[in-house]
Amino acid sequence: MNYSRQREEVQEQLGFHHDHPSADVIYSELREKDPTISLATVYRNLKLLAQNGVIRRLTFVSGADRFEPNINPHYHFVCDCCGKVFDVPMQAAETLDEAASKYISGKITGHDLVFHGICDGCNDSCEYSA
Amino acid sequence: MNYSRQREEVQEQLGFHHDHPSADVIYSELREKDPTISLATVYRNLKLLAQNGVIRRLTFVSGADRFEPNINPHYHFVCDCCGKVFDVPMQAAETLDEAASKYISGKITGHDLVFHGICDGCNDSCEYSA
DNA sequence: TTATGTGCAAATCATTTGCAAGATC
DNA sequence: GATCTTGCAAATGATTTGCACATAA
Repeated sequence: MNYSRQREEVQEQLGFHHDHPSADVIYSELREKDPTISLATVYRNLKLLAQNGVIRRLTFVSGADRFEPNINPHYHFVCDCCGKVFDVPMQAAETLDEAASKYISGKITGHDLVFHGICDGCNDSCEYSA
Repeated sequence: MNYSRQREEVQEQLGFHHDHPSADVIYSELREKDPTISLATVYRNLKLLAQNGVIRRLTFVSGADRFEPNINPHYHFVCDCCGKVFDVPMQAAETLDEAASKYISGKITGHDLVFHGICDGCNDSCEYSA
């Protein structure tokens, strides 16, 4: 990863945020300082920075949204290699909501817990993906 | 919500799955049984069923992916009304990965924990959204 | 017979990619 | 100078919407 002014700007601009902005927000803000930066560059650099572990992309799985018929509260395991999603039939940790409520000034209605890792099918034959 | 054959088909088809399919997968499968069903109908019904709590849509927040500069493991609170994302500075529950490993035949590298609810800004003035 | 749902095509978002020109090493 | 990065525009992918017709209540 060579140096680039634009990449530095993207990283710096994201650093100003505590509110988890989208690529488009970063782009609009940067346009004011650097009127020639392009949206593609912002996307490219956010992706690159996330792949290098410098920033974090928040998403459930990449690509299309997934659906499930089971509406009972339960947890999930996502394979970071193939993207498969598995149910985790462990008992819900009821105490988590209460523990979190001390840090949140709002009403908590529940939580989602998603484990990440590499599934058996993918084994070790898998580089780290976004 | 009136009855519709297509909606019933969508719900039934999703019910066959244990693997959290995307809208497009459901559509392709249904096309074989019902060659005239449209993708828009599948999307409309998945959305409607999820809004009515009959099925579940798995997503972090709807719309564009979000990014954050803080790569230290930490949890999040998502307001289901306005979509805002807040950091939750509570201590990570290390024991969760171990507890989950009993149910997963794969390698767990970590987890994401996302609390849902209504933030102070939105208060109660907010209907349930997708 | 009114409200609701469907199929199709077009529209809208989110994100990526090809390519020629510019920056970095 | 070889390689990496950019900007632009076009391409792709995911999802929604307008509209005329069909179906349910």
